[in-house]
Amino acid sequence: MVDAKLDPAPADNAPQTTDAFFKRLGGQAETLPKRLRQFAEFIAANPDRVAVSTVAELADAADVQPSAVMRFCQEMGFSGFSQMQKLFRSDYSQKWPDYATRLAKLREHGAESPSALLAEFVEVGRASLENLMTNVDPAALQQAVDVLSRAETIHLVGFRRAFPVTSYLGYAFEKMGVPAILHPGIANISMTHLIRPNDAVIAVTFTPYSEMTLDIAAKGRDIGADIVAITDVVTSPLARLKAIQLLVAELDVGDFRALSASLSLAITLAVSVGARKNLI
Amino acid sequence: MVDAKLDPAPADNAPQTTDAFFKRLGGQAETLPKRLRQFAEFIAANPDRVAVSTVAELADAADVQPSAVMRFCQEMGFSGFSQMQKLFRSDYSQKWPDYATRLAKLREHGAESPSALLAEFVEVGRASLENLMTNVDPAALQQAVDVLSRAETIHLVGFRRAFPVTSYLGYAFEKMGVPAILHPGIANISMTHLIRPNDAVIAVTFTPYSEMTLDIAAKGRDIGADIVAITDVVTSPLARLKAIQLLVAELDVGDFRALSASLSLAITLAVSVGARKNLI
DNA sequence: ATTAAAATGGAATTTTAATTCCAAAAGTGA
DNA sequence: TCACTTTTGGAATTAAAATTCCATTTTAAT
Repeated sequence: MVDAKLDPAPADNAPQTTDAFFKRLGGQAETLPKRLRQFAEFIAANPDRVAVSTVAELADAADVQPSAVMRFCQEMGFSGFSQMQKLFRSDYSQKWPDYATRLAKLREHGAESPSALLAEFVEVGRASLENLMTNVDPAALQQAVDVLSRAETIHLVGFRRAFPVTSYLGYAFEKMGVPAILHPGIANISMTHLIRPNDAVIAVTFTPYSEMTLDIAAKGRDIGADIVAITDVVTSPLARLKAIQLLVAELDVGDFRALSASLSLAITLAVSVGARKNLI
Repeated sequence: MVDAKLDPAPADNAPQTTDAFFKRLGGQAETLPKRLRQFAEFIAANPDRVAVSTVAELADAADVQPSAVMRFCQEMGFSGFSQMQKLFRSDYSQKWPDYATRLAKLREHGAESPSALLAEFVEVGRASLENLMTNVDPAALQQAVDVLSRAETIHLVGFRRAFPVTSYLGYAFEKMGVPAILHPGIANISMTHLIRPNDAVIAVTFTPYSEMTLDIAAKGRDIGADIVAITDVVTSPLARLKAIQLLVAELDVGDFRALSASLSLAITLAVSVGARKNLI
């Protein structure tokens, strides 16, 4: 016996991408019997349901028997529904590919050209921006702008990888004449004594969270200042502070991230505050 | 006693929306035991996976036991994983509208709202990144990496709106152990005397060009150091210095620009240099 | 109208996944 | 250090879903 494959579908003529699937569906739909055609039309109209439904649910929604769904899947070249669903599920997660491992692999395979790396970073940046749009809560953003507009002075806190964000905020506020202090965080001196009750603090930190940022934010909260947090996940320690949270899911490349989304969010905040104060 | 219910929580206090779920998660994450916290962080970072994965898959991905996943779900108020997944699946279909639709939705929150502005910056950022990909000269990029890899010390020069770029480069180089000096540009003190013939200078400036950046770059050239320029157009004064030019056409929103492209280019440079020196 | 082939619905079976349970390990406070 | 509680990992159990099977109906051809 040359080939001792057991289960996993030997001569597989199943579509490998959803694109291929729909192409095949288009060509074959005409020739399918009634119920199968009926289900095909349902799938064409509701492709998003396949990944998150059971056979029974789909059958029900398309007003067809579960066995018809089975036959349909086989007709399309799959071993069964499970295999087809796997395709739709993987296609979904491909929306945000695993860049971390992809880049790790890239690195292993030796010196890739800088242009290739640039392409990766550009792609990551675009994905981050797209993600930002879907995930930012407009209400929280509005609230953040309200709070910052009311503040006497805005304190900008964020170090290391977050420092580009705070320094850009510092530049923007200074340019518009909004009173703001960029906490430098050098020599481990935290200038918390400058924070007053009517001030606001913009704290920016990502995993691994900077102790000093958390510390200054906490002190600010104690003093009575409002806290606006730009961070990565809800489990961030900043959540404790009853801060207004603006979440940015940005991808890491090793220890580096394309800050595109964070900076876009930050500059939006700054310009909105400036506009509110009629400074621009 | 009217109701002697023990554990299995029929009076359902499960979150009804993913928003509520994440809010609860944020509040509760602190108090969870280790493994449950570990899984909480995984979920916070990969919320999209819940809808399309099995308990075993998630457990595996989060490096946790399936039973821990179960306990987590119950801790969050669900009867079990299935109930929690149902919530995520109902959210799933709403994520499908495409980019254009979401952009429109973000905008319709009112022309002057922060969300609308964010939509602008996101779009501008994406356009800038696209532009970057097509306009960067791969040869120049390669040459820049060569030069920087050979340099004894890399000087980072860029102020005001360019400072986020140089400060991020400073962070990245420091992290990788590449000798680099971030010129602070405060109090108009330029530290040109630190530049030595075998060094390289990364000069970042956009219109209107910063005098100090041009000045330091020129001095560096006189001393004999290599100059890598990140700037916006070929007519930039940095061209005179026979610098290796990396052009970034970044778009503005009002007086501010989404630095997405510049930062992506910068981090690419940094990582490429690190890789060349086998530091990552 | 008759018969063979194709298609269908629904129940029976198999497979896979969710959930519970419990013994072992890790903490905690006296 | 020792009893006591909490947490953990993994096997055992239960529930649910996928898949197959087959009797019945429909369709098409003569």
